[in-house]
Amino acid sequence: MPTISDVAKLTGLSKTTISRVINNHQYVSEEKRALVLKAMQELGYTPNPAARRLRGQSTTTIGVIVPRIVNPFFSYLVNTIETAAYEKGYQVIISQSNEDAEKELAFLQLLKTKQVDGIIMTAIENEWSVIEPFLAYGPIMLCNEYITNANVPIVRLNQQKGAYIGVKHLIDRGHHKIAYCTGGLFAEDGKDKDRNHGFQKALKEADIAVNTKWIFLNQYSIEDGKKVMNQIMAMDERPTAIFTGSDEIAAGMMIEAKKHGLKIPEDMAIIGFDDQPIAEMLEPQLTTIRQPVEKMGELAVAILVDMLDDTSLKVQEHELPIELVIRKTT
Amino acid sequence: MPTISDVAKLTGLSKTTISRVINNHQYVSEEKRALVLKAMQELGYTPNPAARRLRGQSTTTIGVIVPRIVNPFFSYLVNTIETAAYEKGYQVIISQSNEDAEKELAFLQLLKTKQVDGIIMTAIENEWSVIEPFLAYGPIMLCNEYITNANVPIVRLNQQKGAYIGVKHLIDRGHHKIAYCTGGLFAEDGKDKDRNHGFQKALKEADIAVNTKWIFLNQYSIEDGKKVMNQIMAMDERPTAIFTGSDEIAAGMMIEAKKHGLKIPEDMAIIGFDDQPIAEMLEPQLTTIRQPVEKMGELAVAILVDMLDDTSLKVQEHELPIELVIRKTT
DNA sequence: TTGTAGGCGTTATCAG
DNA sequence: CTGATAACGCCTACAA
Repeated sequence: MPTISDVAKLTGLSKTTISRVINNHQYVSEEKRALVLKAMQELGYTPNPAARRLRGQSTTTIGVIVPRIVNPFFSYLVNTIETAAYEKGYQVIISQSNEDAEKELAFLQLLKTKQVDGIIMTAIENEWSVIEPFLAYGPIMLCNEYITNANVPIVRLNQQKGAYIGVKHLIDRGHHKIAYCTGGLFAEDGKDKDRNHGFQKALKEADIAVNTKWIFLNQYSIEDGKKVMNQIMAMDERPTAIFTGSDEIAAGMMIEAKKHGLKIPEDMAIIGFDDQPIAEMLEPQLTTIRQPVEKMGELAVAILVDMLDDTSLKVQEHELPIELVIRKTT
Repeated sequence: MPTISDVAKLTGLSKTTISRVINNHQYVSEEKRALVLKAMQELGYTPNPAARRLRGQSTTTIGVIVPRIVNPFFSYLVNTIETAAYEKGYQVIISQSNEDAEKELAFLQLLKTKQVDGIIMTAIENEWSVIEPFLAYGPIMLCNEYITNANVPIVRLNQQKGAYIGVKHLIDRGHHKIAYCTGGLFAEDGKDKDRNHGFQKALKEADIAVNTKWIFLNQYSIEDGKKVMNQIMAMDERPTAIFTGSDEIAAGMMIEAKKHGLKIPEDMAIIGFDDQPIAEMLEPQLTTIRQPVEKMGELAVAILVDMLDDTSLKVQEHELPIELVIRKTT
């Protein structure tokens, strides 16, 4: 690897001048600048980021933590983040937390050790009090995740509204017996609290009581969806509609419902969440809640980069619109 | 950030001793080791990776380049790579090439500048002669990608066999008019050459001539699949079966075929590639080629880490089995 | 078993 | 406009 010294030697100039050219400083004559550029080209010189970091420069790297990259919602989110970051000259380091608090913590070390300039968290596994101290080492922002009173930028979707419009739609279609799948524990302060509130609000407005038998906790995958549908089939009194936490769960339920000979939406209405590509591929096509993933990712990067450029920037919070996409399962 | 000097100061020892403790060197008395460990804990000390890199140490980071992370095949691959790497104490830096040679090149710089110890390429955009020089800076390996005479480890799937068994299956079902979608240009030495050969071999064995009107180039996405189906519908003479390059293309075709009132597989048999989760969700469920993505990712990481540990290791090449999953579209 | 000194590649400071 | 020098945090000969 050629170093700055090699370029200096080749051009007969000092390291300082080379550095000035690299960093586009003023006070370098055009003539020498050209000379340096040519020499760099010739040697195939690339600045050593490790040295720059050590010297206290920015790393032009941002870290992104996601729960599971195979979840299409997050792979699309990562996609936009990565692309937006690249356009701004940043690299992206990705880590999957796999819902593991320790792994999340290990990732935050990157900030402390200046491997990344800032971090975008799309999920949170640790208590906020554990994460907060890392703010001393660089900006952290929340994207798609949401903590009350955390003094960090947040870009998020209105999950409460998402659940509300979904459930309201089912009610408008005449359903009273509505099941509900959640990725959390249906607890008052859990990560699923916003959607829970939306769900409850819609029911309450229609004077429908919550039937706890029809609340399914900790549901995520296609497999989970299949299991839920089998549980429902075994019930004496079945719901006529179900609000799921994701298109994947909905897909699993639909596959299983067909095996049982159920007609959708006549025998069972189903509504997904995310509007992933599969929503259009299912038969019948899935009614679902669309989340503006692209916008969210782009906005997150824009905000983080702004904070990196100007550390005095005040904390912003954005809430992006969310909408119902009506197809054929409701 | 506390540094090694702070620890030295606090313990009253030298930096050298601290370093020895960090790196588990011999010749440190148990007593002092304990003292140092305690001090590190107290200060919340973490070694600065930038400094270590500069000093020429390993970065315990590996780079992975994928074409598009939103492609489930690659997000699953990245998932296993990331998980396997984490277990071995490595971080992963991910980049999407987006089929852009320049972006790929930018990523390879990470190796040159010692930001990553090694690189796993799951796709190649540049000529190999462009990539080869980077081998001087660290190991590069191919995973799912394949170059003849490149003296690097390769973990790959037998794409030729994959296409062969798929097309053969269609022929066995009585089809003679078989269309073919490829992600490449159907050229003799293109990236799609293996599958092309498999396709051609199967046809030849059955004495069927290739109809170039039914060869569709540069196909990738659901949208592409829709377009292809529309092109087929506009033809005077239509194929009765189609071998697609991915489950996504197959999905797009199926969606569109239904709009045209086509029955699958009676009017048109379709076979996918990858066995992604959607294959089971489609209606009817998709016959497809399964690729052992998990094994491939794990193996790639194992090999790369081995090479990192022992630079004299000889180059390995692995070919993983590939199989036909028969469902309802053929 | 422990410590001293020097250097990895870069950039900021200060001096011409 | 240009250059010499110190410093970032760490590791490793070499010395003790």
